[in-house]
Amino acid sequence: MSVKERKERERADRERLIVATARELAEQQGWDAVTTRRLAERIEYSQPVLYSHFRGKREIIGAVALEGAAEMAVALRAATSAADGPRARVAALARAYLDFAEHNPAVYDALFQLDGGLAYAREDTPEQLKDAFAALLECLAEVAGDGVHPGLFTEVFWAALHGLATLTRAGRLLPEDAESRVELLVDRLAVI
Amino acid sequence: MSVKERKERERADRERLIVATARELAEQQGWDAVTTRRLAERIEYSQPVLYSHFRGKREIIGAVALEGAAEMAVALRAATSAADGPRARVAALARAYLDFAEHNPAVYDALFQLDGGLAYAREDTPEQLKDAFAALLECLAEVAGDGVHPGLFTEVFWAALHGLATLTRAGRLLPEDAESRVELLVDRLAVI
DNA sequence: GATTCGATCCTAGCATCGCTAGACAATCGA
DNA sequence: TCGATTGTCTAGCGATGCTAGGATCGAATC
Repeated sequence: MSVKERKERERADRERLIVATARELAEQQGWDAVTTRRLAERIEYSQPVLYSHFRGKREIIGAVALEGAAEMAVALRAATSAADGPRARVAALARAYLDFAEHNPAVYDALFQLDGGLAYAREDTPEQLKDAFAALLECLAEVAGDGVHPGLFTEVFWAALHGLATLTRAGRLLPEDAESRVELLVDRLAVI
Repeated sequence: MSVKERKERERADRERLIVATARELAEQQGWDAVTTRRLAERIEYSQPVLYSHFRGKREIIGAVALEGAAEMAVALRAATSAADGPRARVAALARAYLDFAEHNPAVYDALFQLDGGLAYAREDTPEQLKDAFAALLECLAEVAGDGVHPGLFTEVFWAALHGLATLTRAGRLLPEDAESRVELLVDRLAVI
């Protein structure tokens, strides 16, 4: 039995290696550079091995997205728990979100820009994604304002952050005023 | 001389045909389906003809984006001019923006998601793009609030709309609550 | 210890992609 | 009428995601 277990363990290791390598390559040179050939070469296996773990490139992107969602949730909770008062918490949340997007562009793309074949806003949505949204919700619920559904408020706030993140990174917004935009957004949207 | 003029006219016609066909194909089957081969076949010319008009596929996307920006500006101004009062104008603007994104997804992608090789937020930004932003600015300046730079306010409002548009279309937000989100966004961000 | 057999992995290849070189034909000016 | 220029097409390059089929290796059996 232990032989089988060892093989399964090695297989799981290799799968983690694939995801980590794909992420690394994407962060270094962008997702366009993550080709199945290059990825296979980096993990020192042939191409078809990738397809014994994942259905295709899309599923690999999805795996990176799930990993990233878990990390984002951790980062958001760490930022909010370190701040005092609703206003400071929301501001910290917004900055943490935008920081994550800025410092992990490939992961952010896998999560929200590319097609990773994941289900969103549904019952069968992966736990990692639900939890990342929950991390936003926990903080934002207390500033949603009377009579406003916390989930709806979180969606709007999140959309605004997502817009800022993507437009900035795509060069549509200049990064200089990023902090001013966050201030304005928090001041207006959050009800203290 | 008239022969030369006729040829130039025909060439310009063909260029418009390329852009229109690319847009049509993208709206029908998505940008992935817009390959140089398929596009060439639809305009009934060979592939290399495309490259005598555009540097590559990227520039074709850019041309569709510029066309779309001009249309969006028209749509936004039409919506705002038909509304009475600041609150109604901003709400109409937001709805018009999201409607445009919903009904012209391929054009919206060309504008804000794909790489069309265009310069944004710079001096050499094409007029169409500047004008589309101006259409937003014209309406939003009157609700930016005291001491808030209208340009900055417009960027934040725009980012929120962009976030709603992309997240909804990518299935990250359910379309049912779209109207509620717009109401919330306008109520909070706009200072009446 | 030899042999069978199944799992595992790789070589080679398919269709398609964006893009381009070079051949060919049509048109123009002399 | 004849070279030159312009315009267009055929054919092909390197790269992509993905897969079929054969080779190889290790575990279990005799």
